[in-house]
Amino acid sequence: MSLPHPTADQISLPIVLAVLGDPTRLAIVRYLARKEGVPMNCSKFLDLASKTNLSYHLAKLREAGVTRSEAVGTSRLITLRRDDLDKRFPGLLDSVIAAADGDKDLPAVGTSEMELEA
Amino acid sequence: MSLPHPTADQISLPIVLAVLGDPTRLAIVRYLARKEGVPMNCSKFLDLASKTNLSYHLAKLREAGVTRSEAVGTSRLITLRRDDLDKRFPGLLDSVIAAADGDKDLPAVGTSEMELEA
DNA sequence: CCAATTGTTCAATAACTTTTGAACTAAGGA
DNA sequence: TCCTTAGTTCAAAAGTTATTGAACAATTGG
Repeated sequence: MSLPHPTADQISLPIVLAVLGDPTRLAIVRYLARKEGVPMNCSKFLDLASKTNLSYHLAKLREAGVTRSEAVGTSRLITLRRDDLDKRFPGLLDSVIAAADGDKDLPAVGTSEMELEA
Repeated sequence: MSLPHPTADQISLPIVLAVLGDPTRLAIVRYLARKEGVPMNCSKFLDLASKTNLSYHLAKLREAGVTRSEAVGTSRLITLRRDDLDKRFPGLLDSVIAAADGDKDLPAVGTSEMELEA
């Protein structure tokens, strides 16, 4: 790790909901869920927002306890904190992601790319 | 009815999440879920916020499609749109409410009153 | 009709959130 | 060492949301 993360029991429901209530951040979370196990670096999300703005949104996700970011060299490896979220708020993440997948108007990462296999 | 409500398919996930990501509104929704079937009027929520502020939050909930408000006399009968929410976002409302019920730091309506039976 | 009750609207303000660009740091490769 | 890559930080600007009080409207009971 390296950057400040809340512990599992510090994760707050209203903060998580508010953080997921932003289309850019929801797109990031959906992508992380779709590629679960494959740690991402920020460049994956550059089609959603500018580099600076991504830094802001990724910090929000991290501070809310939704993602974990660890510094590796000059990159950040970003993962979903699914274990902690599922323990704390059972079923929430799955229902949010399922709902987002059903909404074709939401922004999404890499919908045009040929990356059906990670 | 009387006030503007979105139709079920106009309900937007990020807007619902953002609206539920406010502790006052989350408390309202929890109370409506707990008293499901019993239409509420605004006065029930006066321990959460001022009358004016409640009017604001209840309008947000209504505009997001989370609640339905109908004018009856000088009151508003407020109900949860559980049917529409469950159809649109299966499991979401239940997991949010369950998560909120598990968090003792969240504001809540009528926790001190003897109203175990409606 | 009058007064009380219920809730809304409006304008102001306060408080946040999002977005931006420029400057920066830190690591890794040539 | 110098350059590039990856991402952060900062301050400013823009936009949005929350909170307040005063004034308003509509319904109901006396």
